[in-house]
Amino acid sequence: MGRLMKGLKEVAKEKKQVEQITDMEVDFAQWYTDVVTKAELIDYSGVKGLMILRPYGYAIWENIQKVLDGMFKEKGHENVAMPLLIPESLLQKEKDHVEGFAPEVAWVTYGGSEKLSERLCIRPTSETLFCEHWGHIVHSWRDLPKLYNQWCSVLRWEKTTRPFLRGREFHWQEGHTLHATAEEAINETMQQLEVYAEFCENWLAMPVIRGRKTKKEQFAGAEATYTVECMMHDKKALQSGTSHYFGDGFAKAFGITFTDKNNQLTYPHQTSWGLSTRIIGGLIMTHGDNNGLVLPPKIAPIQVIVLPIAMHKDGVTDKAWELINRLKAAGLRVRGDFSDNSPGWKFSEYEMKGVPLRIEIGPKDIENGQCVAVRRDNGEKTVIALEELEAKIPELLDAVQQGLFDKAKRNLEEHTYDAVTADDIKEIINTKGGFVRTKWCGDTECELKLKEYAGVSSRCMPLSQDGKEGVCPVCGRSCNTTIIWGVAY
RNA sequence: CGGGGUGUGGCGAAGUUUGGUAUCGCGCUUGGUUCGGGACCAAGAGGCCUCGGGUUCGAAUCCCGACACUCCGACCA
Repeated sequence: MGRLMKGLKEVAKEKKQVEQITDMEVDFAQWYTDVVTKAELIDYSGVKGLMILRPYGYAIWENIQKVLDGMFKEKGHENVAMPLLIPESLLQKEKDHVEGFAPEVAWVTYGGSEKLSERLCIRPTSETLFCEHWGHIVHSWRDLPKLYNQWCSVLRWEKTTRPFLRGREFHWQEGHTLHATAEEAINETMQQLEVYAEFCENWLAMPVIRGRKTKKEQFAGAEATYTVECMMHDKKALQSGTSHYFGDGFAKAFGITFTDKNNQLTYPHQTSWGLSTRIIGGLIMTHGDNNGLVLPPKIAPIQVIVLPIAMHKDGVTDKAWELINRLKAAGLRVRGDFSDNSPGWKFSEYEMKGVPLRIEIGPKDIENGQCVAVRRDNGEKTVIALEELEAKIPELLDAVQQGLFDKAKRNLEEHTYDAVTADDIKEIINTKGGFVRTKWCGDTECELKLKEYAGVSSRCMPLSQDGKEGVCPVCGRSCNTTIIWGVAY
């Protein structure tokens, strides 16, 4: 029996190196769950939808935080920490907002053994808290703008949960800004959308479509919501970051006023923008393969893993350490694995974890003054002369980063289709999947009908519009707005 | 919220139909041999069978209930 199993394993190994992970072609959802757990990103906790972010998963988030935080501060934003709890009366001040969130908030009703006189909601988002605070501190045009951000977790009582993609608790950053004029607030909204787009494309190697959400899809209480949409490996859409323009709606609801330069009492204009750990789910589903996670070098907690081969042989361990130290000195995130697991085990382990580059160093290499580098994204092996280490490794990492972006970009472009009629849309979604680009009359009615008919939701109206005349696939009226439809996470 | 599946050492499972000493593989510990794609030998450790009630001389197994995970759908910024 044991021998038979082993025989089967040998066969399986030929085309697949890590057997613990379900092939994505077989069951994409199971593949995703396998990767998330086998790569040691998360563990489940005792409460549905609340995840334990393990060190390796959290390290990815820390790298994301570090880069984004720097980008925010570059644009003049400051970090703050708002309270965890929101009094019910405060949450209810903005009508659309409370209607949007009320169904999914969790409430604190007791303090110790005493029932609270007013129940407190655990923040699902912090607009109301920022508004109340600004009502206290903003009086003059000189107090503006306020450019705030906070890193925290929020709670939304979702019915269906999936690691990273939809949790009841999730970690994110929420930026909140307050401006003297609508123009300034709109600029801020667009600027932060661009920050997200650049971050996704340049750091996470995830190509995006920048666009505006329809009224149906926009944030509760917003005047306009902008999004960066990405396409996953299974051709479904993931909203990867959003930026909202609020106008002065919240300011009016919360009574925030300031005296402008003309001594007029005025309502300020507001924005908010957020990106969450959901993006890690996006990272997995954009770059991952049947051997596990694949991380873009720029965000990978470990960029290079050095594996000594035949460690017991003289000089191997020392040489491996030498490589590690040299690469560290060159500013790379590098680690070695000197455990007594077999080399094959280690290869699989770091492939599951998505480490972009592996270096093998064994007796034969030492003899020849070289090492072997293996790319995670395409398995390509390169022999590198040891004296060229500091020059070649960063080049390879750049190549992996670029390779991942190009591959994802190709996936996005090859699976975005143009269509005219609702039947076309349905046909494309059912047979090929992906994004379908059409014109749209702007009517929510048509959007709802299409959802009903073809099972798609509007992803966004891309910022880059061709302005050409066309017809709405539902009502047939002529119109010129381009919109993208898809199935979303 | 509807429908399906699952819950047994850390992980994956068998055992449940037909109640009777809790099994197997992986992992873990120790020692030794290995080392270029998940090595091998030997000796060990580890379990409130998800939880709560019931039936029974006796329950992982039968009955009732709860909870959790997971998939599909609905819902969802």
